Amino acid sequence: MSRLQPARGTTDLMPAAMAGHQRVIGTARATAGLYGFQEMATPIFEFAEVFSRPLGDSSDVVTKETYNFTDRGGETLTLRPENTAGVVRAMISNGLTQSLPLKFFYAGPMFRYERPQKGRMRQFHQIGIEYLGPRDGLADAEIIGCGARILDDLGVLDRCTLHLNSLGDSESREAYRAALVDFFTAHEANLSQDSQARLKANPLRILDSKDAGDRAIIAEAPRLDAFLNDGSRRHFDSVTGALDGAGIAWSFDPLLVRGLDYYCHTAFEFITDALGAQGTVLGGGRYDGLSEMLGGPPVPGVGWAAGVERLAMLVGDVVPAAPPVAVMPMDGDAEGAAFALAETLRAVGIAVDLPTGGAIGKRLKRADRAGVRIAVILGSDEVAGGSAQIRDLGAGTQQEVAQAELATVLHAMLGEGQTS
RNA sequence: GCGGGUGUAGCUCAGUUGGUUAGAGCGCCAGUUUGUGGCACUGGAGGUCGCCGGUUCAAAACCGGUCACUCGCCCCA
Repeated sequence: MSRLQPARGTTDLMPAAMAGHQRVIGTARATAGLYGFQEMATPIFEFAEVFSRPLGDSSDVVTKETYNFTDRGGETLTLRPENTAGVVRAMISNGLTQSLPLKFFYAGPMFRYERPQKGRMRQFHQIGIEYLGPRDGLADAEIIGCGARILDDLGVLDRCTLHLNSLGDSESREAYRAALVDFFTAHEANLSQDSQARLKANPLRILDSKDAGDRAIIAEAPRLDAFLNDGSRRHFDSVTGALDGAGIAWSFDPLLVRGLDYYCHTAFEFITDALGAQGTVLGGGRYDGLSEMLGGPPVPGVGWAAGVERLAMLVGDVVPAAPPVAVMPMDGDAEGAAFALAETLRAVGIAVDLPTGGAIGKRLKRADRAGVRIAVILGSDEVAGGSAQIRDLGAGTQQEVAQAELATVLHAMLGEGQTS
């Protein structure tokens, strides 16, 4: 194997993989548009504080997973590990807090320094939406509905389960956190090492520990829903009520917590068991305090992000589109005429490949395998007579057609809307 | 950061208790077919056996290290 490899945790998106990504992104873009989300993009790197302030010290994403670097001007920059903070920063930077509500869709690469695994890369891609401004639970339900519809459009919803929880407002959360610390401190000696560390850094995270011993203790731990105050409970009820009313299936998961500090109220994940350990395919929640953490005015928001690689794996192989027509000169003498003819066809919207050189048989074979449906063959006889041979590679039939009629005949053979 | 598995041709993989020139299928190239693909047949090209070191008369095989991939932990999309 060559030493010329991509850096660890990165990969080339060759056409077959790219086709899968494009299917995911294209579907998401179209469906998000159906909900009124407009596409935007933020820079791939930001000042480090954009991520370090809101994500919180307890988050592994910031403490050990970010790519940080100093540029020639001495600025400390971070490759974005996620995009919500960047979108909210963009809202503030562009003075859009006067123009609420805002609905954004994005797609692009994210970067986390982690040990690569199935469905986990150091450079990976996310699609996501952010709904900025609304405080009510209907907005939460709407973005969840949008996520569900995208999964459905991709044909993977039936392999996913929607897990839903409420983290409550800061008051509820603090009360719960205190109770949880009390409880787990009493059991500290029996917790796994990882969870003992989490007890100090981020006690909520103990709840989704996979350690068997931890799980036994967790089963006895106080539940978050018992600590929700009236406002938090009302908010959660409005979300679940809206989901039920729209027929969106969900299951209550009191152990679902999010790794990032800025989440409050609604937390949700679409989880599949078809991808091994990385089962979360789309996840998000409400982040009402984020704007203030970044130094902006208080602006509530909800959003989610989904992993393009993970979704593409669920979707399965996607065959990259090949041009349906290949114009082939018999030999070098016909190349000029073939190029001119190909250009004529492209001008009327027919996608055309122009394989030259080598034996005609070889080119026909390649074209057939690549999915080309029709070969237009030009030899010296055809060039002299102003005609072309049209060969249907599926049927094996061939006919001679005047070049002037070629576009019309090809359109008819390919059918409407299938010319590209 | 921690643990397990795997690295042999472009791809998928064989390779016996360590033994002489490392194989197969697919793919690729050429021919049978000098203006035409799929099928068949014939021939051909293609390998630092991931890398470095060690053991041995002898290493693709055994040992150590290293790199990469992979699965899990952690974390998360």
